[in-house]
Amino acid sequence: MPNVRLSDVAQHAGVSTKTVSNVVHGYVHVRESTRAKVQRAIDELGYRPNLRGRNLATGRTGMIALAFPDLRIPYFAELAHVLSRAAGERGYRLLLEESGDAPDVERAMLSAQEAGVVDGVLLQPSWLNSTEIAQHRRGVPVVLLGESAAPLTLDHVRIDNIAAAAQVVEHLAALGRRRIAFLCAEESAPSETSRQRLIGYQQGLEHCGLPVDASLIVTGRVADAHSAARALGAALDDGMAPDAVFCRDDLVALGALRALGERGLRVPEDVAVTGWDDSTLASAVRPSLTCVRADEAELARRALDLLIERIEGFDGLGRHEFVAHSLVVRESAPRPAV
Amino acid sequence: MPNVRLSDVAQHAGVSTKTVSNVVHGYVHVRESTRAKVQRAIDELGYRPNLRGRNLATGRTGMIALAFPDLRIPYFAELAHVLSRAAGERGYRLLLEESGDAPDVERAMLSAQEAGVVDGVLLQPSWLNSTEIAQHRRGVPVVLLGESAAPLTLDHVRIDNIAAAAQVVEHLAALGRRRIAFLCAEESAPSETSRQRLIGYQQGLEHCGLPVDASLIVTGRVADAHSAARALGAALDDGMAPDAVFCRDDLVALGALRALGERGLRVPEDVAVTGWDDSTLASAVRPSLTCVRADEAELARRALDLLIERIEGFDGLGRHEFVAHSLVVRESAPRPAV
DNA sequence: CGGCGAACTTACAGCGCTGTAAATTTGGGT
DNA sequence: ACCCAAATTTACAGCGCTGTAAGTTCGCCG
Repeated sequence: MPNVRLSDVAQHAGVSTKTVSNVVHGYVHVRESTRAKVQRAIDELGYRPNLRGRNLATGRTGMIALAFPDLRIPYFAELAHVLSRAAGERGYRLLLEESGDAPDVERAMLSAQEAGVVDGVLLQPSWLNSTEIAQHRRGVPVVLLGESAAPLTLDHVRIDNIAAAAQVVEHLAALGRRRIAFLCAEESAPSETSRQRLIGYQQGLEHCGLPVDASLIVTGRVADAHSAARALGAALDDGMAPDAVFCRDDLVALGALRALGERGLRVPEDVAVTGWDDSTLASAVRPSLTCVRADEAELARRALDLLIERIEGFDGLGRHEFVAHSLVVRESAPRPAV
Repeated sequence: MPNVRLSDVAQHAGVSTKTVSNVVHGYVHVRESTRAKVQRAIDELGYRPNLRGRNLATGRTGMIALAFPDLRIPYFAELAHVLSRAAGERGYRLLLEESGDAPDVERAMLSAQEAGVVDGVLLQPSWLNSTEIAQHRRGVPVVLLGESAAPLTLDHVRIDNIAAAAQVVEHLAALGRRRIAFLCAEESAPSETSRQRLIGYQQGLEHCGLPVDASLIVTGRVADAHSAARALGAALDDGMAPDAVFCRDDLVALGALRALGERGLRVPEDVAVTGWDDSTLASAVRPSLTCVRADEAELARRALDLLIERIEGFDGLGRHEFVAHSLVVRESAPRPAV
């Protein structure tokens, strides 16, 4: 069945294609009788607008790309979920793009590559640094997410990692913990995420009058429970004796639980543990994880609003916004007894 | 920077637009000198093909939609990840669509709605039944994934749930377990997934000569660790005393671990537990989960191959394929001592 | 040296829709 | 009846690219 086109409807209804287009779009200046006639033709023929044609004519696709490291990391899956819904409410669809192990993907998102496919890009950079991002500027509208330092020229939405990390440390200190380990900082070239959480970690310690002890910083690969477990395990076997472990994210915290459990250390009695992200597993594992939670709904809202403003022509300097976060207290680092 | 068009390149190089198009596509019959000349023009002008135009002209978008229930369920995130890579290798991009709580999304995917946006649809139905799916047939090319019974007319790729479930039971029986509980079957209108795993569960029991005891079937909401924990907890408190729990998926298994742990039951000493999907958490959690693992890479490969054949014109009856699966043995239900 | 098929190139007509600007109709006055 | 602005409707020119069919050019045989 040859697809029904606008012109078919026009012919069937005895009007011009433009009038049909006007009806489809609910344009005001169409006589009621005409509208009805056209509508009937549309229904009879089962017409559906072809988005490709529309896109070509308008220069818009109604799609927004979301580029992030890896769908398999629970936080990103949840972020994608929330953004996808929010985008839908605004009449856009989300095209997911995993940058995975290739910086090229991020570069491609920023270049004009994507022009013609998406109207804008939400980018959570994991490879590119601020300078590189700033340079690739001449492409589609972009809003940055996450912790990496953003160039002044681009919009950026994130939570205050430093404050949140400090808050975590203060919570642990309030529990009476004095030897708070940090798991894991990348060995070399720590990501901006780790860097900021480390800064907050240190601020928190100082604020609570606790000593900053470099031997409590465990290095290792990130976002992988197994390597985190190995890293912490090695440190423990090496004699490190923390009474709390600040984990850079939930997956790492999962690894920490394992490493601690295997050595007979109880959580939270012997060692408190905190995660970060509040992914599904944070509340499901045992003990459930105390962790930092970003207000993802608001993050999605702000990021999309900024991006859509750009898509619609705004061309000012970058806006840099913080979004609320909270500390979700659970079993792995409970509320201090009063 | 007014976007560079094919015609600009053509003019710059002093050839026709079609020749430029031919060069871009690596068409064979282009003289080497011409090709070089055009290539130089492309580079100098920084030309990038506009996909919209191309799509309109060819009637292809190079996009495939993947519709599934929820990105936040680890299995689907991983499936999306694998399919996304596989699609990329075949020159397609994946557009994710969560059907979430609305059957309408699934219906929309099958209708012509999507025509013009994607070339084909991979659908993991969770709401529509076979009949309904069969009726909506006249849309984009479709390949079905997952357990729901598929109409004869559509392609379908899945693992053999019944065999896999039986295998799980046999493994548990080999461990000497005799009272194997099933967690969770939906209260009313069990999903096809639960139904098949239940059938396999029963087959496995019968095959091992174990009695089928309906009181060992725990009902509850699915794919949610908390409700699974509650459901199993209630059953345990009610006097059910299983020595193994067959969980319909990893998240449910996580809930089972919690419910058992809270009641002082050790896994696997007192009660063995199995999951299903082998999501990241299966190996990260403690004890790590023995579970069924689909060969996702092959699943992705087959599903895409079938879909692309359809996109390229194949119009035969539905092909129904099984993909390999395996039992990953871990701590929660270890290999039997020999 | 004419003739020929193969190797290259190109003109042109859309793909399906929308923006612009111009044409037509309508509804009130006068 | 006649004129004018407002309300409707339409013709037309693309958006950027590709398929088709129709040239051109080239190398080589007889």
